[in-house]
Amino acid sequence: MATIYEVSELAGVSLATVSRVMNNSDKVSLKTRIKVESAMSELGYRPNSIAQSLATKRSNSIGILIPELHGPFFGAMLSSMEAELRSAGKHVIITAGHSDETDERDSIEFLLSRNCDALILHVYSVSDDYLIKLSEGTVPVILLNRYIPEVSAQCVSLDNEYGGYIATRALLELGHRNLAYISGPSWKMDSFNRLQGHKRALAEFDVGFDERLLFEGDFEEASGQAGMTKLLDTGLPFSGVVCANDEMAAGTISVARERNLIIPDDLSVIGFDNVFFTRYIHPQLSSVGCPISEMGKMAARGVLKNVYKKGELSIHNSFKPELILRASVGPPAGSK
Amino acid sequence: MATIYEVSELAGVSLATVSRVMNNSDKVSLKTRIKVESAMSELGYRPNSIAQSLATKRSNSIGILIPELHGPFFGAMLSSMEAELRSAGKHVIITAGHSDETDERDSIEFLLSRNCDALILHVYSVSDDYLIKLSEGTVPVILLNRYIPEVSAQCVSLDNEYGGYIATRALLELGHRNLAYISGPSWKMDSFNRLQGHKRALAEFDVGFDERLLFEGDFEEASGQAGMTKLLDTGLPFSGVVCANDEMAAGTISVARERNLIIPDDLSVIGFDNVFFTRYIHPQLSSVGCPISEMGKMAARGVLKNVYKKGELSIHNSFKPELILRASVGPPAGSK
DNA sequence: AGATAGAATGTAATCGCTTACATTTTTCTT
DNA sequence: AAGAAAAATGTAAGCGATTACATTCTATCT
Repeated sequence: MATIYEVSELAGVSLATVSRVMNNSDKVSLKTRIKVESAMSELGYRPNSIAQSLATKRSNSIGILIPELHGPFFGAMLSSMEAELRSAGKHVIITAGHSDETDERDSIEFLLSRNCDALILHVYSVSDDYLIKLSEGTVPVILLNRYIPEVSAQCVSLDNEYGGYIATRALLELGHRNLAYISGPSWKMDSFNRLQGHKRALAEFDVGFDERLLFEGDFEEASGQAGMTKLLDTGLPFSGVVCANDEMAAGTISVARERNLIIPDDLSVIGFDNVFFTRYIHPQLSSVGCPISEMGKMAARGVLKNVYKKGELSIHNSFKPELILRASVGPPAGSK
Repeated sequence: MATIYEVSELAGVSLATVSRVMNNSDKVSLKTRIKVESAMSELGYRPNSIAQSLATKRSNSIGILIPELHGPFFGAMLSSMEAELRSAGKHVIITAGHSDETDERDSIEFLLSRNCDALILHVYSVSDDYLIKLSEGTVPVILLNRYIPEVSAQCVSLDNEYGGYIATRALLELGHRNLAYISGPSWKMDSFNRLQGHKRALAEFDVGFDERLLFEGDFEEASGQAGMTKLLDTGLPFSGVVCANDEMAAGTISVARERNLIIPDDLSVIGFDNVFFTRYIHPQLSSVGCPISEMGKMAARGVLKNVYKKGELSIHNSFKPELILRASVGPPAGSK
């Protein structure tokens, strides 16, 4: 691969001049610019980005850490981030943290050692303190789906409490009074907050919260099945199940079907995230819609704005979910 | 961030010695190794990977180009590639080509300019010639889901023809004789080959292929709906639909349901890829299973083996799909 | 003890680019 | 047309590592 040196040789100019036309900066006369450019194409020259990075101390790469690379939620998020960053000429280095503290820390170390210009992190297990300390370092950090007051400006987050609230309120408004809840891991802030929202809605309707109708899953489909099975086994009556994400709602529905419960006549089910497969489920799953792509895009913009000084981009970093009603919910049996 | 220079200063040794302990190579006495290591941790030293890359001409990064970042198929593939490469200390730079020639070429250029040590490409639009030429360059290339005889050793591919064949044969064996087919874009080799397999199965059972029962979609759900609508509108009888992927099969099923067709009694439907949401569909979708994760893993291993000389890894690069039968297929009405 | 092989360490060039500063060329003024 | 200002170009010092080669130290042998 040709180097800048060979280009300068062929064009009969100095290294600096070649560099100048590359960074189409400053003052270079049209005549020499043309000379240089034709030398470049003659040699098939392509700048060595590693060398550029070393010289400029800018790698033009953004480190992204998300829990998983697969799954509908992260796929959509990644997709929008990559698109936004790519169109600004930056590239992404992606790693997975698996919601595990060691993996998350390792990944962050890894991204840092890779000289990323900024980090976009969607982490669960690493502590607030760690993140605050990290933010104080030289590499800018954006936190996705996590809110830490001390670094609020760098958080792009969703109002999970409100999401949990509207999901439950929707069922309450339809007349349901006995509701079960399948939660995510309680140590994950998003699932914790969703549950808080659920409780707030119940309180607002003067409905007591029954611990026995709460099951703590892990956001995977299987735990939705396990949860539903357990809930039915309690023998307690309930006419609706609120799930902390769509995967678990899918599991819930599959168990309901096995038990010959008709949805929504015998049981209403609502999920959370509104990922694309909700409409494949039969009956179509109601959910709480999150602007996933929008959030990814905003995280990317945050980076562009802060790191690369693209001042004109407008950003907002607090998102509210919205209710998406489909066939999986209806009034409780005997309510009309 | 501390540099190697400061470490050497603090430890009272030369740059070279520090470098030696970093690459824990060669001969450095235990005594100095300890001196250096403690200097490193005292300074919180982290090697600058950019500088390393420039010096070694190795970026330790693999460029990955896939059609889309979202979607179940690519998510699974990415996930397995990243895991395999990451565990070898390499990292991935991911871009999306959107099955568009310009985007694909740009992405390849981009990855090349990023000094990737190797490329894993899942491309559709770029020509064989271009890829062959690319393979002759200095950067090793692995082609995913594409088979080009001239560079067969670098292809990790799936026998799509066979997949199409077994899907159709399954329906034929159940007694179906009137089958519709919803294809992907005919210019994409994988959809072309799947269709070939379909035709081969028909021929084997002495069933004629009726052009009117062929619809060319684009692998998206909406085109499955459009296709099914069109097929029904022909008024021709058919008791089964073979779809070139699961998304289109999902679309097919949704239209069938609207038209009050019972699956599988009135109509059998089979998809392709066996992505995770097939089991969410009601009735559960039969499909042709591809070892997506395995293929991603093998592509990654191919890189590790060829580029980083990890000789011990075993690799195979030709995969056969397998039939996955679920509730969406059954014998044709009136066949028993 | 002196010679010598082998291990440990150091020196300095190099990777391909950017950029502050110096120098040369061009353009404009009067 | 001379001199000043402005524009274009060149020079050379980094950026932070690696590594061939040179040098120094240590241990062993006679």
